[in-house]
Amino acid sequence: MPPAPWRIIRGDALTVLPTLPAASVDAVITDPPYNSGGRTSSDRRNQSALTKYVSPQSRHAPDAHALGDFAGDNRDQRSYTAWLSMLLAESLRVARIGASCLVFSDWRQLAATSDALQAGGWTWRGIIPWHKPISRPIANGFRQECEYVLWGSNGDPTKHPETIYLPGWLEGSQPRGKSRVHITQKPLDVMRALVRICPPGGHVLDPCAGSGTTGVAALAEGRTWTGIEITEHYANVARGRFDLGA
Amino acid sequence: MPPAPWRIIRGDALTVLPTLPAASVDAVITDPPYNSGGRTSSDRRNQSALTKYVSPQSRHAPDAHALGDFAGDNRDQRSYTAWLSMLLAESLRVARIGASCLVFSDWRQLAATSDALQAGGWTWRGIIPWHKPISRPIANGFRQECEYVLWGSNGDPTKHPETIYLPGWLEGSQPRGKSRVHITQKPLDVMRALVRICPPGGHVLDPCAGSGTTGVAALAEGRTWTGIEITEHYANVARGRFDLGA
DNA sequence: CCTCTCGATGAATCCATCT
DNA sequence: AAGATGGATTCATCGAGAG
Repeated sequence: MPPAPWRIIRGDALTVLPTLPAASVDAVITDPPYNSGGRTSSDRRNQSALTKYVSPQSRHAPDAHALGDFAGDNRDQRSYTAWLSMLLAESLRVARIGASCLVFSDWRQLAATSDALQAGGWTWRGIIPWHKPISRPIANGFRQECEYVLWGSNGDPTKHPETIYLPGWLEGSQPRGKSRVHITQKPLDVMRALVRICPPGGHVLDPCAGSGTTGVAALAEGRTWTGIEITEHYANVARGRFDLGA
Repeated sequence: MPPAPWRIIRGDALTVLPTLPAASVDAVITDPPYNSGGRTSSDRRNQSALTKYVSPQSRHAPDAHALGDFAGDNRDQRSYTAWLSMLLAESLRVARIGASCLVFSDWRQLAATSDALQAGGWTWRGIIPWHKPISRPIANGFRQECEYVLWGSNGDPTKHPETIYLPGWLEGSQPRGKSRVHITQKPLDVMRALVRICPPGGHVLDPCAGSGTTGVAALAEGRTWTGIEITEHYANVARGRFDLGA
């Protein structure tokens, strides 16, 4: 029997990563909690992600969606850089030479995330903006309608058996309705474009798996996947998405 | 006779800015030399901007455009941060309370530019990606097809008399053919969207004016403009664009 | 089946009020 | 007085339901 194409490990990434074998994955693709949002530094540290990122009318609506909260979104910026640097350094150990690393960030944490990527030992190779057409306007200012994917590599990136050319920007709206299972869920099309940086048949690691969209995308594109997720709730949600698909 | 709606001062920004009166402009919008490009730090420091940013076939074509070189593109990253911090700090002095500052950057210098913006005393407010549809694909990787505009403000941004809502994502190709007068010239539509952050009738300052597209956009949108340009060549090019329009 | 209208929403930000 | 809190604001997009 071949090894399962996907696997979810429930636990803290900084604890689980050291247990994985060195040089065993072909790409690291993850969406860490941004530790941003909120109005004051106190909000960022003390409020839950649900309160920070979901609008009051959604939370209080009669048919409010029952989305779980997520963990690890209460660090100040210095701790965020330190935590993410450690996570990415551990991920580098697990990555093969030539592997790519993709990390999501919002505009506030972009500089800190690029510091962490390089502090973790990855070579910085670029930024892929993700444009979200649904976003609030800002009075007398520029709408904040993008998030950013930072691209790094472990040495020179691996050449694919058949050369591919990937887009330099992505567009997509967050899933709505019953397909929405996470507060900050990424669109499947966006993740499918990103996992293609991993050579076909390769193995993708996501240390902050959430509801597992990276894994769904990886399998859809013919890659295999390991996810690490800290909350029991989302680890179960992710398992459910694969079991349904299988 | 009313004061001229535009003015170009030939000189080094760090020398000229201290001669301008404090709190006299409503927006600072500029595209500094990125000091980026090239694969090695040696390439970045020793090649000319023309060699780094214009492809060999364009430079050597029979009808090669007679683009001037530009100055100040040979700093290493640490010096770039220091230089830009000083330039932006001097610009802050010249800016009124509530003024906005917009600075172009490529992906390599984005973190350094956000550091310089904040070191210069501006409050960081966001990033507006500019998508350039014409760009080179990358084998086995993500195309780099965006540049970035960093947005800062001097305290809380001024409220416009009539509230405006500006886009968080810009699209436009660099001018080609005879309308192209500068190596890194920005599209007029992109600059017109950006100058609207300055309240109508207000005054825009560009300390690295180049061929003066910011000024052309400012006048088109009903703002006035002061540009500072270090090279005699581009100061003259810019003057020519206004004289033609007048 | 396709088009149209209606309504809900967003990793947000602003502002007056309160502690 | 600085920091925390609750409620209001905005529009492009998209899903649902009607015609």
